[in-house]
Amino acid sequence: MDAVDTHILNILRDNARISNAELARTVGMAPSAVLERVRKLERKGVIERYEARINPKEVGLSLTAFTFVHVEEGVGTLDTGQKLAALPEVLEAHYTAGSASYLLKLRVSDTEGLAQLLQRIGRIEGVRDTNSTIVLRTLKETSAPAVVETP
Amino acid sequence: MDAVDTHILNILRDNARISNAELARTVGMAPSAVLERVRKLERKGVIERYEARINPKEVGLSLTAFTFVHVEEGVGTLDTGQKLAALPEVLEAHYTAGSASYLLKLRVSDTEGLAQLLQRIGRIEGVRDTNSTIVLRTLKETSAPAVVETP
DNA sequence: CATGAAAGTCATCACGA
DNA sequence: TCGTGATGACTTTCATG
Repeated sequence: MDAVDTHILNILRDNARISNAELARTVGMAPSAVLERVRKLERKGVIERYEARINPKEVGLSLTAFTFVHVEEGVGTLDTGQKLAALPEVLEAHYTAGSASYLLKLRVSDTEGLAQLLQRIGRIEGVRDTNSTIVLRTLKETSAPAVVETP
Repeated sequence: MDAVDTHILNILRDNARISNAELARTVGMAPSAVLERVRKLERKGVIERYEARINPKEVGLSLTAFTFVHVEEGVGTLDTGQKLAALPEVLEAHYTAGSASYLLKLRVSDTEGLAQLLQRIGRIEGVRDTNSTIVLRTLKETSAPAVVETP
């Protein structure tokens, strides 16, 4: 992980569909050398995947919410998390510190969709209660900050 | 937005670096036609951008936290949000319902990094207090669910 | 690790249906 | 909107510094 690698990461982070040739020109190296670095970053798991960001409103998902899910502590806690994560409306599922809880990021069509989803969540085994925060406006939404060299 | 468009979106959502030729083969159309559809989806803003997902731990960001920031209500509320969103450690900034607050998704190196960031946040004009939840384990982290046809 | 050459593949455009 | 065909650019591999 040298300066060239971080440069490559920062470019791909913002523009995953750039051609390898242009990427090479930008970092000032031969395309073959750059391709090898990218492959290595992929193999090492530094680059997890390439994804297109889709405007949620354009595909009928106008409502974003964050929901804390309080689960009964014990053996089944992780199972409950897996079931929560398996729901398509759940974009993110984090197991958090504090009283055995999950924090979910949800995307649904509207408040009616949220109500139905919360009902479904409430019926999952191990779920005690939920506490939702509705997003009124999103000011920033990225997946990673600029990469800095880490020796 | 027909079935072909949603098919294209679902493919690019999971693999933004697929070649247009292969994309065309997958959806069963000529490359030129598919390219035109993709360009149109980009122009309409349905596809916002293409990004590489970088493993945060591999670049020295091992700690994820969600932080509610309580701000003083009034004229400067939005300004405060902009300042919060401008911090590189802030991956997401959402203005939420409930007592004038922002919800931030943060990524830092460790608890020391979090402490320093919270101090910086606390000094931003208009910020009253913060309330953080630390992520112990992330079970799922995507940017969008499978796209379904929306007429 | 990087380069440069070579072969196959692809992006892109004009045109006709 | 779509498919075809042409062309220049690109990807990918490999032999070699």
